[in-house]
Amino acid sequence: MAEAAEREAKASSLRPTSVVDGVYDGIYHRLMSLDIAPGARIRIDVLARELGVSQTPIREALSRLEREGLVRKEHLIGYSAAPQWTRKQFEDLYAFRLLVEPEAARLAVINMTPEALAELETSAADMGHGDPPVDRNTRYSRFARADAQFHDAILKIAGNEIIRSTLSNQHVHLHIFRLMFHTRVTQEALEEHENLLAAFRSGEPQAAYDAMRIHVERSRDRLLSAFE
Amino acid sequence: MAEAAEREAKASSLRPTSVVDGVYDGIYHRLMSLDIAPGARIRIDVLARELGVSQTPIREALSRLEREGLVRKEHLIGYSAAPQWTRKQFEDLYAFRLLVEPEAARLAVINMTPEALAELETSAADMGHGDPPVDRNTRYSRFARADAQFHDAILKIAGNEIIRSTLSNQHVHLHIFRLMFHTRVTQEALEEHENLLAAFRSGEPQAAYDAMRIHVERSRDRLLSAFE
DNA sequence: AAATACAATATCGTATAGGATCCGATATAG
DNA sequence: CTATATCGGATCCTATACGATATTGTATTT
Repeated sequence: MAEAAEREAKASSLRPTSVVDGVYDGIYHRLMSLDIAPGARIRIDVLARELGVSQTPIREALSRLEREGLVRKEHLIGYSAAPQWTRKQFEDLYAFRLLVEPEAARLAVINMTPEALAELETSAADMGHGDPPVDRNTRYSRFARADAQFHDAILKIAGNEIIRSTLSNQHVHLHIFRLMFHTRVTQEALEEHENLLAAFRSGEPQAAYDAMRIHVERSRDRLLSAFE
Repeated sequence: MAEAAEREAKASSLRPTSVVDGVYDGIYHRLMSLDIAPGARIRIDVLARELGVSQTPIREALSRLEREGLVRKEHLIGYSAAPQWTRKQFEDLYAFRLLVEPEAARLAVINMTPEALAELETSAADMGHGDPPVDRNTRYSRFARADAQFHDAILKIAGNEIIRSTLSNQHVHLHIFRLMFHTRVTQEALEEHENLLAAFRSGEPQAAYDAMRIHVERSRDRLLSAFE
């Protein structure tokens, strides 16, 4: 039984990690992988049985996800996965990104250190390692995750934690992934990331600003086809 | 007493509002009014007794508040109110506001309608009605709430819901209120709001942009004294 | 006298049970 | 044949109980 194994692990390794975190990650992964489709209902007891835990941590994890906009809750009806992005939501988010991310890139150049640049290079390099023969789902998923990590690394260097957490809470990469799922993944982003890195190496704030603006704009235009 | 009225309403009108929402508002109000001081521990069972409900809704409300950054949670230790803003957090947030809010004001002018402008005028007028002889706490609280509503109205007109929810989640007015509590409240903001309205009436996007930039900058400079 | 070890208490985290509400199916009336 | 009302099942929401862990106070030892 799952509970036995769970209890066994907890007793042996005595790690102080909470069950809620694990549940959160599990649901997040199911949303990301479209195992839970956009708009689909999420039944608490079903999840509790499948994950082998009680309903309380499920409820708490869903509450966090609701606050992040990934699931919706209707009182006395239940939870459901957030619907697919509308075109307006998409455009609003990209307008927001264009407002914030180029400036963050500019700040990142100003605060750049050799170590930070090196870390950024490795982060970008991780996206190149395709490991192609995996299935399509995990391949896209890995791409989205690496892209998110790259952008987050830039924001971390920029130093403004408010901006960083704000963008992190938007879960851009998850929504993009849900849009991209039935489309073909493009490798153009890799090239644009390379342009970004070049700007960071040059140490010119305005160059980074422009490179990021172009990158976000092109990302927007690429994904816009999903709404036709 | 508020709790009695709460229970009365629940028993008589049997409205389908959830207990969690009421608990959330209650805790929020206690944080706002400094009844729960920054950094103070928040004991679940104490709250459950005081609010007359079980621990489960308390837990869920605290989970939402944690996601909004208003309370912190340490595993196997408990919840506590978020500490007072550090100077860095303050500066980061105002840098973010300066990045976003002037642009939002510009957008608001572009999308402005006569009805929206009228609504904005009344919202601004609400801040003038001092009703002075109330105690200091509720007076500041009302000021902060009206200010938040005014800014939110502008963002609503601007039309970008991502930006709106993002700023709303920062709970700027609550944190400002916690800073202002031991300071004197200034009426300069009213004058700046009037300048903003003038810009909105003029219909010139750039004027609104500049007015909002000046307003946010001055707000920052006024509050900066709290860190000395 | 100070520091460490141990024990007791308090609090958190999780699980389970019961009450209330909503959704869907069936039967009946028009 | 359609529409409405009623009944049953399922699900959510709340409450309570139990086990695990951290904190605190006391006693003992150096």
